[in-house]
Amino acid sequence: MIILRTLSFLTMLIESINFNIDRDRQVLAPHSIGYRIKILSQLLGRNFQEQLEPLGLTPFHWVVLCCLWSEDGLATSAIGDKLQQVGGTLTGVLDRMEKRGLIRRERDKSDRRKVRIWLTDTGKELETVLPPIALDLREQAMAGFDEPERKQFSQLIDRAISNLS
Amino acid sequence: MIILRTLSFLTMLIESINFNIDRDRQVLAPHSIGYRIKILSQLLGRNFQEQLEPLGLTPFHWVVLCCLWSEDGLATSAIGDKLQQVGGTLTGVLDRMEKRGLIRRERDKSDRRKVRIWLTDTGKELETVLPPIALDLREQAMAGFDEPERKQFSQLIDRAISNLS
DNA sequence: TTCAAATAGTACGTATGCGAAATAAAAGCC
DNA sequence: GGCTTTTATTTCGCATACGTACTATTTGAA
Repeated sequence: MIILRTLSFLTMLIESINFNIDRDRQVLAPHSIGYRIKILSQLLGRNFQEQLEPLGLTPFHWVVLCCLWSEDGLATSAIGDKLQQVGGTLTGVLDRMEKRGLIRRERDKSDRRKVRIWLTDTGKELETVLPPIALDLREQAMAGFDEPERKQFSQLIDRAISNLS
Repeated sequence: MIILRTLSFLTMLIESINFNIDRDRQVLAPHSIGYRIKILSQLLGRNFQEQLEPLGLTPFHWVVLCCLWSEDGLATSAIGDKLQQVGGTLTGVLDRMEKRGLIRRERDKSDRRKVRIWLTDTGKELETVLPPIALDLREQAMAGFDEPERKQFSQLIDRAISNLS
């Protein structure tokens, strides 16, 4: 009887240890889901940066250009809304994009608080160059994903974003 | 006959436009999968930062502490490997963690190139405080996800990471 | 109409993040 | 043993990212 009780106790102990190891792996970095999402985001960023560097561009330049290709002359705040980025971040990026000759700043005539951002010819021409690079990167990241998996991945990401917004 | 041909042409035109719109939404930020992953990562970071700020900590402090809780006295490079972060990034973080009194640096006796990182008592004590905060955040992000969805989300993230590593 | 509140943008300080160069120590090779 | 190569870490310059504070402008309410 004592032996049985000891065995039972040991079994419980081992189960408890395994349970804690599993729980820790799920919550604690670097195995937590949150940290792995961050790593995925970082890997995409590093890879994209590498491709854009020869062109003198950064991933942030790309996303601002995307906004302007779909609608030129957006205000700084409108770009911030689309990209879900705070204004302070954008100012520096727009500074560098202006210096790089991608965009042009212009005060709105009717509301002089606003600064409208316009593409230069250089900025417009990149629309034929950059999308294929982005497409390649997406294909690399999603290699081996079939269509239902891609759709589900996309939907799960959107649901998580929505949970946190 | 001419009318039929015209209708057919118009239908093709509309389909072609819709196709391009769909393709652009998939590739171009801010609707691209890559940018949405980045946004999810940023939202998690902002939210976590907000919770940690009253404690004088940052999300990066958290992930370094996680490594040290599971194995104290790791070398800087070992932490970098676990977290997939480059050395240059870690130096600054460890500087601030040392100043904050969370860790202690010590040259390895047998290999004086290595710097071993040891938890202080303050760093050890946080193991009872921080994991519940991280758990809450994960639950918030995955609210409404059933168990199969969580598992699939986790696996899809790992496959994408693996594709890019 | 005048002044308080709201809005748009910039400036600043701090904390990641990266790549490249510099430094120091250990390992390997002859 | 001396010399090159490799490894571990730091330093530096640049580019995000965030919150706060500040300026300029516009709107709205008394």
